[in-house]
Amino acid sequence: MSRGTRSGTREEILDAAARLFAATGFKGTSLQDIAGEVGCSKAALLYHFDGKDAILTELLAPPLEALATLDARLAGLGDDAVQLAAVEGYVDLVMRFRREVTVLYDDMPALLQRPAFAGVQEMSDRLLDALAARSPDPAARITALMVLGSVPVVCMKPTEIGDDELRSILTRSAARTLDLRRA
Amino acid sequence: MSRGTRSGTREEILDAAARLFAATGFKGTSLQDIAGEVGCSKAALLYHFDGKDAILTELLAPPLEALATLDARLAGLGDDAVQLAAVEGYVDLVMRFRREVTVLYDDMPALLQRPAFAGVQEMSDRLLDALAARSPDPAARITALMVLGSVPVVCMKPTEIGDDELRSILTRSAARTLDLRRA
DNA sequence: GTCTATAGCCGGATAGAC
DNA sequence: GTCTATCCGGCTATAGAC
Repeated sequence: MSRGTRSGTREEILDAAARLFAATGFKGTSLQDIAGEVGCSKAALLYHFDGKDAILTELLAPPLEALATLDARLAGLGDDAVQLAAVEGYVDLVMRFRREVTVLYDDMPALLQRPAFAGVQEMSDRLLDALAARSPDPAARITALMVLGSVPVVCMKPTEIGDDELRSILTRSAARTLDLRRA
Repeated sequence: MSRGTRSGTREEILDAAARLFAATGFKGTSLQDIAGEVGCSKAALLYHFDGKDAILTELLAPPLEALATLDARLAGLGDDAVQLAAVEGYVDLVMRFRREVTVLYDDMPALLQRPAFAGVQEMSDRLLDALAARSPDPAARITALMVLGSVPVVCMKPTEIGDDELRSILTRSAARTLDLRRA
C-alpha cells in the first residue's frame, strides 16, 4: 500500500464509511455519522483523510482497479469469446465488491462526473459493448444494458443462498437474457 | 384534481423538479436549483408546495397509483398467468413513467422509508413474487429480482429506437431471463 | 494523533412587503 | 401570487490546544 503506517483507525473509518454510504448514500451520510460509528470526532476523520471525497475515492479504488483489469482482459479477446468472458467477469466483479457497488449505485450520476472517476464511463461503455458481443444491433445493446443493471440489484439484496450458487445463477440467467449460446 | 386553480406555475415547478431530480437526484437538487430553472424564487416554490418533500410526493403520485392498479390486477390472476402479466405490466409501468422511475431510483432506500410511500415495499414484494410465478425457489426469486432491476436501467437511458420496439424487446428479454415459456 | 471550538457555507423554511 | 429579507439548522472544513 502507498501509506506505510497501518494505524488501524484508517481501516475502521473506511469500514464504517462503507457501511454507512451503502445504507444511506454518500450525500446522505455526514462526517458526524461516520465519526459516531467509529467512535471518534469529525476532526479525527479529517486528520486521516483530506475530506469526505477522499474517503469515497479510497473506498472505491479497489473495485475501479478491478474494473480496469477486466477492461484490459476483454480488450484482448475476439468477438465470440468476449461475450461470455464479459458476463463472468462482470458477475465476479460485482459480487466481489458488493458493498462498494451499492455505494456507487446510490449517487451514480453525480459520482461519475468526478475527476477521480475519469475513464469509468468509457470502461462501462466497452463492457456494454462486450456484453453485446460488439454487435451494433440495438436489441443486443439493450439486453446488454439489462444485464448491466440486473446483476448489481441482486448483489445488493442480502440472500439466503451461498455465494457460489448465487454466482452460478446470475451467470446463467444473464446468459439467457443475452440469448448467449453455450460455448 | 383536488386543487381547482390551474395556475400553470405549479405544473412548471413539477416539470422542472422532475427534470432536476432525475438528473441530479432528490438530495442532490436544492430548492434554489428548481427556482432557478423555473425562473422564480425559493419562496414562490414554497407558496405552491408545502415543502420539498411535498413536491416529490406529488410528482410520484401517478406512478404509485399505477403500481397499485397493477398490484390489484395481478392479485386476481392464477399462478400460471401471473408471470407473463407481471412482466408486461411492469415493463409498461416503467416505460410510462420513465422520468419518475429515474427519480425513485436515485434515492430509493431513503425514499421508501417515508410515510407517503407506505405500502410500496409490500407491492414491490408482491410484484417480485408474481415475476417468480409465486415460486419459493431461490433461483426463481433471483431471476425475478434481475428483471426488476434490468427494466428501469434501460428506460433511464435515452435510446435511438422507438418506444414500441423497446417495449417489445424488454418484454421478450425479460421473459428469457425468467425462462418463461410462451403461452 | 486526537480533541474542542469555531468559522463559513448552503440548505430548507418563515415573515412580511408589494 | 410573488417577491425580499432573514432565520435556523446541519454540513464540511480549519485552527489550535493537549
